[in-house]
Amino acid sequence: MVVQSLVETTSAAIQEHDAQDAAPSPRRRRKDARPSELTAAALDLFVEKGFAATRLDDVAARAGVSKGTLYLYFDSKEALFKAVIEEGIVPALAAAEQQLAGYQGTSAGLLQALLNGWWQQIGNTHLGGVVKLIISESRNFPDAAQYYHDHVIVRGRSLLRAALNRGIATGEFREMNVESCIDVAIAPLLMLVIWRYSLCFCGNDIDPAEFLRTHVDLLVNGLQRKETNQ
Amino acid sequence: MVVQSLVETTSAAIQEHDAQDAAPSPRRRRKDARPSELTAAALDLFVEKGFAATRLDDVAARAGVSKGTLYLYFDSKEALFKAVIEEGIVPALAAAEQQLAGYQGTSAGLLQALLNGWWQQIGNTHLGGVVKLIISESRNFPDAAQYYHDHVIVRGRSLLRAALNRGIATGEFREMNVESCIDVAIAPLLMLVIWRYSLCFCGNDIDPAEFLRTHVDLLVNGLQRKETNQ
DNA sequence: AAATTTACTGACCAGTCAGTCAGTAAATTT
DNA sequence: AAATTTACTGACTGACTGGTCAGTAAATTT
Repeated sequence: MVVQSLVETTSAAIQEHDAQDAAPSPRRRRKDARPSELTAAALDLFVEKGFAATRLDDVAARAGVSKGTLYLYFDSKEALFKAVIEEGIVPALAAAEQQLAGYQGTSAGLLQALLNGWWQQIGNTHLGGVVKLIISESRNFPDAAQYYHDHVIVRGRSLLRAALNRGIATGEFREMNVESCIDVAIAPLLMLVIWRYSLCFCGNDIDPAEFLRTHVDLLVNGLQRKETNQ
Repeated sequence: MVVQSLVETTSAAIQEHDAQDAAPSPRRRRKDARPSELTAAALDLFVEKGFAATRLDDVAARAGVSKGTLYLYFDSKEALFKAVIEEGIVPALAAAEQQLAGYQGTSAGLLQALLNGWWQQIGNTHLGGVVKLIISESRNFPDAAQYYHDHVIVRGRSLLRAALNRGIATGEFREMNVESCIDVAIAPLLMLVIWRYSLCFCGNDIDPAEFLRTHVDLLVNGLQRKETNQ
Protein backbone atom coordinates (compact mmCIF):
# COMPACT_ATOMS: atom_id res chain seq x y z
CA MET A 1 0.00 0.00 0.00
CA VAL A 2 1.59 3.23 -1.17
CA VAL A 3 -0.96 5.60 0.28
CA GLN A 4 -0.25 7.25 3.59
CA SER A 5 -0.72 10.70 5.10
CA LEU A 6 -2.63 11.86 2.09
CA VAL A 7 -4.64 14.49 3.84
CA GLU A 8 -1.76 16.47 5.25
CA THR A 9 0.10 16.84 1.98
CA THR A 10 -2.94 18.25 0.24
CA SER A 11 -2.86 21.88 1.23
CA ALA A 12 0.92 21.93 1.55
CA ALA A 13 1.76 21.79 -2.11
CA ILE A 14 -0.76 23.44 -4.36
CA GLN A 15 1.20 25.94 -6.34
CA GLU A 16 0.54 25.51 -10.01
CA HIS A 17 -2.86 24.34 -11.19
CA ASP A 18 -2.40 24.03 -14.94
CA ALA A 19 -3.89 20.57 -15.32
CA GLN A 20 -5.61 21.14 -18.62
CA ASP A 21 -3.24 23.68 -20.13
CA ALA A 22 -2.96 23.43 -23.87
CA ALA A 23 0.75 24.22 -23.79
CA PRO A 24 2.93 21.13 -23.16
CA SER A 25 3.69 22.10 -19.60
CA PRO A 26 7.25 21.39 -18.47
CA ARG A 27 7.07 18.04 -16.79
CA ARG A 28 6.44 18.72 -13.12
CA ARG A 29 7.90 16.59 -10.37
CA ARG A 30 5.81 16.70 -7.21
CA LYS A 31 5.77 13.28 -5.71
CA ASP A 32 4.21 14.30 -2.42
CA ALA A 33 1.23 16.08 -3.93
CA ARG A 34 0.27 13.44 -6.47
CA PRO A 35 -1.74 10.97 -4.41
CA SER A 36 -4.21 13.49 -3.06
CA GLU A 37 -4.51 15.14 -6.45
CA LEU A 38 -5.29 11.77 -7.97
CA THR A 39 -7.81 10.74 -5.33
CA ALA A 40 -9.51 14.12 -5.59
CA ALA A 41 -9.82 13.73 -9.35
CA ALA A 42 -10.98 10.14 -8.90
CA LEU A 43 -13.63 11.11 -6.35
CA ASP A 44 -15.12 13.64 -8.74
CA LEU A 45 -15.31 11.19 -11.59
CA PHE A 46 -16.40 8.20 -9.53
CA VAL A 47 -19.25 10.23 -8.06
CA GLU A 48 -20.28 11.57 -11.44
CA LYS A 49 -19.95 8.49 -13.64
CA GLY A 50 -19.65 5.61 -11.21
CA PHE A 51 -16.66 3.36 -10.69
CA ALA A 52 -16.98 1.12 -13.73
CA ALA A 53 -17.73 3.94 -16.15
CA THR A 54 -14.74 6.03 -15.05
CA ARG A 55 -11.62 5.75 -17.21
CA LEU A 56 -8.28 5.90 -15.48
CA ASP A 57 -6.99 7.97 -18.39
CA ASP A 58 -9.57 10.59 -17.46
CA VAL A 59 -8.66 10.47 -13.78
CA ALA A 60 -4.99 10.95 -14.64
CA ALA A 61 -5.75 13.73 -17.10
CA ARG A 62 -7.85 15.58 -14.55
CA ALA A 63 -4.98 15.32 -12.09
CA GLY A 64 -2.63 16.63 -14.76
CA VAL A 65 -0.54 13.48 -15.15
CA SER A 66 -0.43 10.44 -17.38
CA LYS A 67 -1.95 7.08 -16.61
CA GLY A 68 1.48 5.61 -16.00
CA THR A 69 2.01 8.04 -13.15
CA LEU A 70 -1.24 6.95 -11.56
CA TYR A 71 0.13 3.43 -11.39
CA LEU A 72 3.20 4.69 -9.55
CA TYR A 73 0.96 5.59 -6.64
CA PHE A 74 -1.86 3.08 -6.79
CA ASP A 75 -1.60 -0.61 -7.56
CA SER A 76 -4.92 -0.89 -9.37
CA LYS A 77 -8.19 0.84 -10.08
CA GLU A 78 -9.68 -0.87 -7.07
CA ALA A 79 -6.83 0.33 -4.84
CA LEU A 80 -7.52 3.85 -6.06
CA PHE A 81 -11.18 3.44 -5.15
CA LYS A 82 -10.37 2.28 -1.66
CA ALA A 83 -7.94 5.14 -1.20
CA VAL A 84 -10.68 7.56 -2.21
CA ILE A 85 -13.01 6.11 0.39
CA GLU A 86 -10.35 6.01 3.07
CA GLU A 87 -9.31 9.57 2.44
CA GLY A 88 -12.93 10.61 2.59
CA ILE A 89 -13.53 8.91 5.89
CA VAL A 90 -10.66 10.22 7.96
CA PRO A 91 -11.75 13.87 7.96
CA ALA A 92 -15.32 12.77 8.55
CA LEU A 93 -14.31 10.96 11.69
CA ALA A 94 -12.20 13.83 12.93
CA ALA A 95 -15.11 16.18 12.44
CA ALA A 96 -17.50 13.87 14.24
CA GLU A 97 -15.32 13.21 17.24
CA GLN A 98 -14.97 16.81 18.29
CA GLN A 99 -18.71 17.41 18.13
CA LEU A 100 -20.04 16.00 21.35
CA ALA A 101 -17.19 17.21 23.55
CA GLY A 102 -18.71 18.62 26.70
CA TYR A 103 -21.80 20.21 25.23
CA GLN A 104 -23.92 22.33 27.56
CA GLY A 105 -27.50 23.29 26.88
CA THR A 106 -30.77 21.64 25.96
CA SER A 107 -30.80 18.29 24.24
CA ALA A 108 -32.76 19.89 21.45
CA GLY A 109 -29.89 22.31 20.96
CA LEU A 110 -27.41 19.45 21.04
CA LEU A 111 -29.37 17.57 18.42
CA GLN A 112 -29.51 20.65 16.26
CA ALA A 113 -25.79 21.24 16.69
CA LEU A 114 -24.97 17.66 15.70
CA LEU A 115 -27.10 17.71 12.57
CA ASN A 116 -25.99 21.16 11.48
CA GLY A 117 -22.37 20.32 12.23
CA TRP A 118 -22.52 17.22 10.10
CA TRP A 119 -23.93 19.20 7.24
CA GLN A 120 -21.36 21.96 7.55
CA GLN A 121 -18.33 19.74 7.88
CA ILE A 122 -19.26 16.75 5.74
CA GLY A 123 -22.48 16.93 3.81
CA ASN A 124 -21.86 20.33 2.36
CA THR A 125 -18.22 19.66 1.47
CA HIS A 126 -16.77 17.52 -1.24
CA LEU A 127 -16.78 14.70 1.31
CA GLY A 128 -20.48 14.42 0.62
CA GLY A 129 -19.67 12.74 -2.63
CA VAL A 130 -18.28 9.80 -0.72
CA VAL A 131 -21.75 9.09 0.60
CA LYS A 132 -23.23 8.78 -2.83
CA LEU A 133 -20.25 6.75 -3.96
CA ILE A 134 -20.61 4.27 -1.12
CA ILE A 135 -24.32 3.92 -1.74
CA SER A 136 -23.88 3.37 -5.44
CA GLU A 137 -20.97 0.95 -5.24
CA SER A 138 -21.67 -0.86 -1.98
CA ARG A 139 -22.64 -4.07 -3.75
CA ASN A 140 -19.50 -4.05 -5.87
CA PHE A 141 -17.22 -3.26 -2.94
CA PRO A 142 -18.80 -4.89 0.08
CA ASP A 143 -15.66 -4.62 2.16
CA ALA A 144 -15.33 -0.90 1.51
CA ALA A 145 -19.00 -0.48 2.36
CA GLN A 146 -18.53 -2.49 5.52
CA TYR A 147 -15.56 -0.33 6.45
CA TYR A 148 -17.57 2.82 5.91
CA HIS A 149 -20.47 1.39 7.82
CA ASP A 150 -18.41 0.34 10.81
CA HIS A 151 -16.34 3.49 11.07
CA VAL A 152 -18.65 6.29 9.98
CA ILE A 153 -22.24 5.21 10.31
CA VAL A 154 -21.96 3.29 13.54
CA ARG A 155 -20.04 6.15 15.12
CA GLY A 156 -22.44 8.76 13.84
CA ARG A 157 -25.35 6.79 15.21
CA SER A 158 -23.64 6.68 18.58
CA LEU A 159 -23.47 10.46 18.69
CA LEU A 160 -27.16 10.78 17.97
CA ARG A 161 -28.01 7.99 20.40
CA ALA A 162 -26.23 9.87 23.17
CA ALA A 163 -28.10 13.06 22.39
CA LEU A 164 -31.47 11.30 22.29
CA ASN A 165 -30.91 9.33 25.48
CA ARG A 166 -29.76 12.51 27.16
CA GLY A 167 -33.00 14.22 26.21
CA ILE A 168 -35.12 11.31 27.37
CA ALA A 169 -33.24 11.08 30.66
CA THR A 170 -33.86 14.75 31.42
CA GLY A 171 -37.50 14.41 30.46
CA GLU A 172 -37.09 16.88 27.64
CA PHE A 173 -37.98 14.21 25.08
CA ARG A 174 -40.72 11.65 25.37
CA GLU A 175 -40.04 7.94 25.42
CA MET A 176 -39.42 6.55 21.95
CA ASN A 177 -37.75 3.78 20.06
CA VAL A 178 -34.31 5.38 20.14
CA GLU A 179 -32.71 3.22 17.46
CA SER A 180 -35.41 4.06 14.95
CA CYS A 181 -35.25 7.70 15.91
CA ILE A 182 -31.56 7.74 15.10
CA ASP A 183 -32.18 6.42 11.62
CA VAL A 184 -35.10 8.73 11.01
CA ALA A 185 -33.05 11.70 12.14
CA ILE A 186 -30.10 10.85 9.89
CA ALA A 187 -32.05 9.84 6.80
CA PRO A 188 -32.95 13.36 5.61
CA LEU A 189 -29.33 14.43 5.90
CA LEU A 190 -28.09 11.52 3.84
CA MET A 191 -30.87 12.09 1.36
CA LEU A 192 -29.94 15.74 1.06
CA VAL A 193 -26.36 14.85 0.20
CA ILE A 194 -27.36 12.15 -2.23
CA TRP A 195 -29.79 14.57 -3.83
CA ARG A 196 -27.04 17.08 -4.44
CA TYR A 197 -25.10 14.55 -6.45
CA SER A 198 -27.97 13.01 -8.39
CA LEU A 199 -31.46 14.32 -9.05
CA CYS A 200 -30.34 17.83 -8.18
CA PHE A 201 -29.22 18.18 -11.79
CA CYS A 202 -32.80 17.73 -12.98
CA GLY A 203 -33.56 21.34 -12.24
CA ASN A 204 -35.07 20.67 -8.83
CA ASP A 205 -33.41 23.00 -6.39
CA ILE A 206 -33.77 22.17 -2.73
CA ASP A 207 -32.54 24.92 -0.45
CA PRO A 208 -30.29 22.99 1.93
CA ALA A 209 -30.46 25.56 4.72
CA GLU A 210 -34.24 25.66 4.65
CA PHE A 211 -34.45 21.89 4.35
CA LEU A 212 -32.23 21.45 7.38
CA ARG A 213 -34.10 24.05 9.39
CA THR A 214 -37.41 22.35 8.66
CA HIS A 215 -36.04 18.90 9.44
CA VAL A 216 -34.59 19.95 12.79
CA ASP A 217 -37.74 21.86 13.63
CA LEU A 218 -40.02 18.94 12.87
CA LEU A 219 -37.73 16.47 14.60
CA VAL A 220 -37.34 18.45 17.80
CA ASN A 221 -41.04 19.22 17.98
CA GLY A 222 -41.84 15.63 17.27
CA LEU A 223 -39.60 14.45 20.06
CA GLN A 224 -40.61 16.91 22.76
CA ARG A 225 -43.21 16.08 25.35
CA LYS A 226 -46.56 17.69 25.07
CA GLU A 227 -49.92 17.48 26.76
CA THR A 228 -51.91 16.15 23.80
CA ASN A 229 -50.12 12.86 23.34
CA GLN A 230 -50.94 10.27 20.70
CA MET B 1 -37.45 1.66 -31.20
CA VAL B 2 -38.77 -1.82 -30.61
CA VAL B 3 -40.11 -1.25 -27.15
CA GLN B 4 -43.77 -0.52 -26.75
CA SER B 5 -46.55 -1.64 -24.46
CA LEU B 6 -44.16 -3.56 -22.27
CA VAL B 7 -46.25 -3.30 -19.19
CA GLU B 8 -49.36 -4.76 -20.68
CA THR B 9 -47.66 -7.86 -21.96
CA THR B 10 -46.05 -8.48 -18.60
CA SER B 11 -48.77 -10.14 -16.63
CA ALA B 12 -50.41 -11.60 -19.71
CA ALA B 13 -47.91 -14.32 -20.38
CA ILE B 14 -46.02 -15.72 -17.42
CA GLN B 15 -46.44 -19.43 -17.70
CA GLU B 16 -43.15 -21.27 -17.41
CA HIS B 17 -40.35 -19.92 -15.25
CA ASP B 18 -37.41 -22.23 -15.95
CA ALA B 19 -34.82 -19.56 -16.70
CA GLN B 20 -31.79 -21.19 -15.10
CA ASP B 21 -32.60 -24.83 -15.74
CA ALA B 22 -29.51 -26.99 -16.04
CA ALA B 23 -31.03 -29.24 -18.69
CA PRO B 24 -30.62 -27.90 -22.24
CA SER B 25 -34.18 -26.76 -22.33
CA PRO B 26 -35.90 -27.17 -25.69
CA ARG B 27 -35.69 -23.80 -27.35
CA ARG B 28 -38.73 -21.92 -26.15
CA ARG B 29 -40.60 -19.48 -28.33
CA ARG B 30 -42.42 -16.87 -26.29
CA LYS B 31 -42.14 -13.57 -28.02
CA ASP B 32 -44.66 -11.75 -25.87
CA ALA B 33 -43.09 -12.66 -22.56
CA ARG B 34 -39.49 -11.84 -23.45
CA PRO B 35 -39.37 -8.08 -22.98
CA SER B 36 -40.62 -8.07 -19.42
CA GLU B 37 -38.43 -11.04 -18.55
CA LEU B 38 -35.43 -9.18 -19.92
CA THR B 39 -36.22 -5.91 -18.17
CA ALA B 40 -36.80 -7.75 -14.92
CA ALA B 41 -33.44 -9.43 -15.20
CA ALA B 42 -31.82 -6.15 -16.20
CA LEU B 43 -33.33 -4.31 -13.26
CA ASP B 44 -31.88 -6.82 -10.83
CA LEU B 45 -28.41 -6.60 -12.30
CA PHE B 46 -28.42 -2.86 -12.89
CA VAL B 47 -29.40 -2.27 -9.27
CA GLU B 48 -26.81 -4.70 -7.98
CA LYS B 49 -23.83 -3.88 -10.18
CA GLY B 50 -24.68 -0.59 -11.82
CA PHE B 51 -25.31 0.03 -15.49
CA ALA B 52 -21.74 0.04 -16.77
CA ALA B 53 -20.66 -3.01 -14.79
CA THR B 54 -23.59 -5.12 -15.97
CA ARG B 55 -22.89 -7.45 -18.90
CA LEU B 56 -25.63 -8.01 -21.41
CA ASP B 57 -24.62 -11.65 -21.57
CA ASP B 58 -25.53 -11.90 -17.91
CA VAL B 59 -28.84 -10.14 -18.40
CA ALA B 60 -29.72 -12.48 -21.22
CA ALA B 61 -28.60 -15.53 -19.28
CA ARG B 62 -30.69 -14.53 -16.28
CA ALA B 63 -33.69 -14.17 -18.56
CA GLY B 64 -32.95 -17.58 -20.01
CA VAL B 65 -32.10 -16.45 -23.54
CA SER B 66 -29.02 -15.60 -25.55
CA LYS B 67 -27.62 -12.16 -26.09
CA GLY B 68 -28.79 -12.18 -29.67
CA THR B 69 -32.37 -12.51 -28.50
CA LEU B 70 -31.96 -9.50 -26.27
CA TYR B 71 -31.12 -7.47 -29.34
CA LEU B 72 -34.30 -8.61 -31.02
CA TYR B 73 -36.25 -6.67 -28.42
CA PHE B 74 -33.97 -3.78 -27.52
CA ASP B 75 -31.84 -1.70 -29.84
CA SER B 76 -29.02 -1.12 -27.43
CA LYS B 77 -27.93 -1.40 -23.83
CA GLU B 78 -29.12 2.14 -23.27
CA ALA B 79 -32.53 1.36 -24.76
CA LEU B 80 -32.78 -1.55 -22.33
CA PHE B 81 -31.98 0.79 -19.46
CA LYS B 82 -34.66 3.23 -20.47
CA ALA B 83 -37.18 0.44 -20.84
CA VAL B 84 -36.35 -0.71 -17.31
CA ILE B 85 -36.98 2.77 -15.97
CA GLU B 86 -40.16 3.23 -17.95
CA GLU B 87 -41.54 -0.10 -16.90
CA GLY B 88 -40.73 0.76 -13.31
CA ILE B 89 -42.46 4.10 -13.44
CA VAL B 90 -45.84 3.19 -14.86
CA PRO B 91 -46.97 1.01 -11.96
CA ALA B 92 -45.62 3.60 -9.55
CA LEU B 93 -47.82 6.24 -11.07
CA ALA B 94 -50.86 4.02 -11.10
CA ALA B 95 -50.34 3.27 -7.44
CA ALA B 96 -49.92 6.92 -6.58
CA GLU B 97 -52.94 8.19 -8.45
CA GLN B 98 -55.47 6.07 -6.62
CA GLN B 99 -54.17 7.12 -3.23
CA LEU B 100 -55.71 10.48 -2.61
CA ALA B 101 -59.11 9.68 -4.07
CA GLY B 102 -61.71 11.08 -1.71
CA TYR B 103 -60.00 10.42 1.58
CA GLN B 104 -61.99 11.11 4.73
CA GLY B 105 -60.45 11.56 8.15
CA THR B 106 -57.77 13.56 9.84
CA SER B 107 -54.92 15.03 7.83
CA ALA B 108 -52.54 13.13 10.06
CA GLY B 109 -54.28 9.94 9.00
CA LEU B 110 -54.08 10.97 5.39
CA LEU B 111 -50.38 11.67 5.68
CA GLN B 112 -49.85 8.32 7.30
CA ALA B 113 -51.88 6.58 4.62
CA LEU B 114 -49.88 8.22 1.85
CA LEU B 115 -46.51 7.31 3.33
CA ASN B 116 -47.50 3.79 4.24
CA GLY B 117 -49.14 3.28 0.87
CA TRP B 118 -46.02 4.36 -0.95
CA TRP B 119 -43.97 1.93 1.04
CA GLN B 120 -46.39 -0.94 0.51
CA GLN B 121 -46.88 -0.45 -3.20
CA ILE B 122 -43.51 0.86 -4.33
CA GLY B 123 -40.75 1.02 -1.75
CA ASN B 124 -41.24 -2.50 -0.49
CA THR B 125 -41.63 -4.05 -3.94
CA HIS B 126 -39.06 -4.68 -6.60
CA LEU B 127 -39.95 -1.23 -7.93
CA GLY B 128 -37.86 0.14 -5.10
CA GLY B 129 -34.76 -0.82 -7.01
CA VAL B 130 -35.63 1.75 -9.64
CA VAL B 131 -35.10 4.47 -7.05
CA LYS B 132 -31.56 3.37 -6.33
CA LEU B 133 -30.92 2.92 -10.03
CA ILE B 134 -32.08 6.44 -10.86
CA ILE B 135 -30.00 7.91 -8.07
CA SER B 136 -26.89 6.02 -9.07
CA GLU B 137 -27.14 6.63 -12.80
CA SER B 138 -28.78 10.05 -12.95
CA ARG B 139 -25.59 11.73 -14.11
CA ASN B 140 -25.07 9.18 -16.87
CA PHE B 141 -28.70 9.34 -18.04
CA PRO B 142 -29.87 12.87 -17.38
CA ASP B 143 -32.91 12.54 -19.61
CA ALA B 144 -34.06 9.38 -17.86
CA ALA B 145 -33.52 11.10 -14.53
CA GLN B 146 -35.46 14.12 -15.76
CA TYR B 147 -38.27 11.86 -16.89
CA TYR B 148 -38.40 10.15 -13.52
CA HIS B 149 -38.25 13.47 -11.74
CA ASP B 150 -41.04 15.04 -13.77
CA HIS B 151 -43.38 12.07 -13.68
CA VAL B 152 -42.80 10.45 -10.32
CA ILE B 153 -41.23 12.89 -7.92
CA VAL B 154 -43.19 15.96 -8.92
CA ARG B 155 -46.42 14.02 -8.75
CA GLY B 156 -45.54 12.43 -5.43
CA ARG B 157 -44.72 15.83 -4.01
CA SER B 158 -48.11 17.09 -5.14
CA LEU B 159 -49.87 14.41 -3.15
CA LEU B 160 -48.00 15.32 0.00
CA ARG B 161 -48.50 19.02 -0.64
CA ALA B 162 -52.23 18.50 -0.78
CA ALA B 163 -52.22 16.58 2.48
CA LEU B 164 -50.10 19.18 4.26
CA ASN B 165 -52.12 22.13 2.99
CA ARG B 166 -55.27 20.35 4.00
CA GLY B 167 -53.96 19.96 7.53
CA ILE B 168 -52.87 23.55 7.73
CA ALA B 169 -56.21 24.79 6.39
CA THR B 170 -58.14 22.88 9.02
CA GLY B 171 -55.82 24.10 11.75
CA GLU B 172 -54.70 20.57 12.53
CA PHE B 173 -51.14 21.41 11.51
CA ARG B 174 -49.24 24.56 12.35
CA GLU B 175 -47.98 26.94 9.72
CA MET B 176 -44.82 25.71 8.09
CA ASN B 177 -42.70 25.90 4.97
CA VAL B 178 -44.77 23.38 3.08
CA GLU B 179 -42.27 22.74 0.29
CA SER B 180 -39.51 21.86 2.72
CA CYS B 181 -41.91 19.74 4.73
CA ILE B 182 -42.67 17.71 1.64
CA ASP B 183 -39.02 16.95 1.07
CA VAL B 184 -38.38 16.19 4.72
CA ALA B 185 -41.35 13.85 4.79
CA ILE B 186 -40.26 11.96 1.69
CA ALA B 187 -36.55 11.75 2.43
CA PRO B 188 -36.73 8.97 5.03
CA LEU B 189 -38.81 6.83 2.69
CA LEU B 190 -36.36 7.23 -0.16
CA MET B 191 -33.51 6.59 2.21
CA LEU B 192 -35.15 3.44 3.47
CA VAL B 193 -35.43 2.08 -0.05
CA ILE B 194 -31.89 3.05 -0.96
CA TRP B 195 -30.69 1.46 2.23
CA ARG B 196 -32.30 -1.83 1.32
CA TYR B 197 -30.31 -1.97 -1.88
CA SER B 198 -26.97 -0.77 -0.57
CA LEU B 199 -25.63 -0.59 2.97
CA CYS B 200 -28.28 -3.05 4.10
CA PHE B 201 -25.89 -5.80 3.06
CA CYS B 202 -23.34 -4.64 5.63
CA GLY B 203 -25.17 -6.45 8.36
CA ASN B 204 -27.13 -3.45 9.54
CA ASP B 205 -30.74 -4.45 9.70
CA ILE B 206 -33.27 -1.65 9.87
CA ASP B 207 -36.77 -2.84 10.61
CA PRO B 208 -38.78 -1.09 7.89
CA ALA B 209 -42.08 -1.26 9.74
CA GLU B 210 -40.62 0.21 12.91
CA PHE B 211 -38.71 2.81 10.93
CA LEU B 212 -41.87 3.89 9.15
CA ARG B 213 -43.88 3.97 12.34
CA THR B 214 -41.30 6.16 14.02
CA HIS B 215 -41.03 8.46 11.04
CA VAL B 216 -44.76 9.00 10.76
CA ASP B 217 -45.07 9.42 14.51
CA LEU B 218 -42.33 12.04 14.66
CA LEU B 219 -43.58 13.80 11.57
CA VAL B 220 -47.20 14.03 12.66
CA ASN B 221 -46.24 15.12 16.15
CA GLY B 222 -43.83 17.62 14.73
CA LEU B 223 -46.50 19.09 12.50
CA GLN B 224 -49.34 19.27 14.97
CA ARG B 225 -50.11 22.40 16.94
CA LYS B 226 -49.25 22.48 20.58
CA GLU B 227 -49.28 24.97 23.42
CA THR B 228 -45.53 25.14 24.01
CA ASN B 229 -44.53 26.45 20.63
CA GLN B 230 -41.02 27.29 19.51
C1' DA C 1 -44.83 -32.97 -46.54
C1' DA C 2 -42.76 -29.28 -48.72
C1' DA C 3 -42.14 -24.38 -48.40
C1' DT C 4 -42.07 -20.38 -45.77
C1' DT C 5 -42.01 -17.61 -41.83
C1' DT C 6 -40.65 -16.68 -37.11
C1' DA C 7 -38.05 -16.89 -32.82
C1' DC C 8 -33.82 -17.72 -31.45
C1' DT C 9 -28.67 -18.91 -31.23
C1' DG C 10 -23.74 -18.31 -30.65
C1' DA C 11 -19.53 -17.48 -33.05
C1' DC C 12 -17.55 -13.51 -34.44
C1' DC C 13 -15.89 -8.55 -34.94
C1' DA C 14 -14.45 -4.09 -33.55
C1' DG C 15 -13.76 -0.86 -30.07
C1' DT C 16 -12.47 0.07 -25.34
C1' DC C 17 -9.70 0.16 -21.32
C1' DA C 18 -6.97 -1.67 -17.21
C1' DG C 19 -2.48 -2.51 -16.62
C1' DT C 20 2.74 -2.70 -18.41
C1' DC C 21 7.26 -1.14 -19.40
C1' DA C 22 11.02 0.68 -22.13
C1' DG C 23 12.37 5.10 -22.53
C1' DT C 24 12.90 10.31 -21.29
C1' DA C 25 13.96 14.28 -18.77
C1' DA C 26 14.39 16.67 -14.47
C1' DA C 27 16.85 16.52 -10.17
C1' DT C 28 20.69 15.06 -7.45
C1' DT C 29 25.18 13.26 -6.57
C1' DT C 30 29.86 12.60 -7.75
C1' DA D 1 29.95 18.25 -16.23
C1' DA D 2 29.52 13.49 -16.05
C1' DA D 3 27.08 9.83 -13.72
C1' DT D 4 23.26 8.32 -11.26
C1' DT D 5 18.81 8.44 -9.37
C1' DT D 6 13.98 9.72 -9.52
C1' DA D 7 9.54 11.12 -11.35
C1' DC D 8 7.14 10.67 -15.17
C1' DT D 9 5.45 9.44 -20.02
C1' DG D 10 2.78 7.27 -23.66
C1' DA D 11 2.77 3.57 -26.88
C1' DC D 12 1.56 -1.04 -26.44
C1' DT D 13 -1.11 -5.42 -25.18
C1' DG D 14 -4.40 -8.60 -23.78
C1' DA D 15 -8.78 -9.32 -22.00
C1' DC D 16 -13.32 -8.06 -22.16
C1' DT D 17 -17.84 -6.72 -24.01
C1' DG D 18 -21.41 -4.19 -26.91
C1' DG D 19 -23.27 -5.21 -31.03
C1' DT D 20 -23.83 -8.16 -35.61
C1' DC D 21 -25.39 -11.69 -38.55
C1' DA D 22 -25.33 -16.11 -40.93
C1' DG D 23 -27.41 -20.05 -39.60
C1' DT D 24 -30.86 -23.29 -37.02
C1' DA D 25 -35.04 -25.17 -35.55
C1' DA D 26 -39.75 -24.62 -34.17
C1' DA D 27 -44.10 -23.11 -35.88
C1' DT D 28 -47.13 -22.07 -39.62
C1' DT D 29 -48.76 -22.07 -44.25
C1' DT D 30 -49.22 -24.14 -48.62
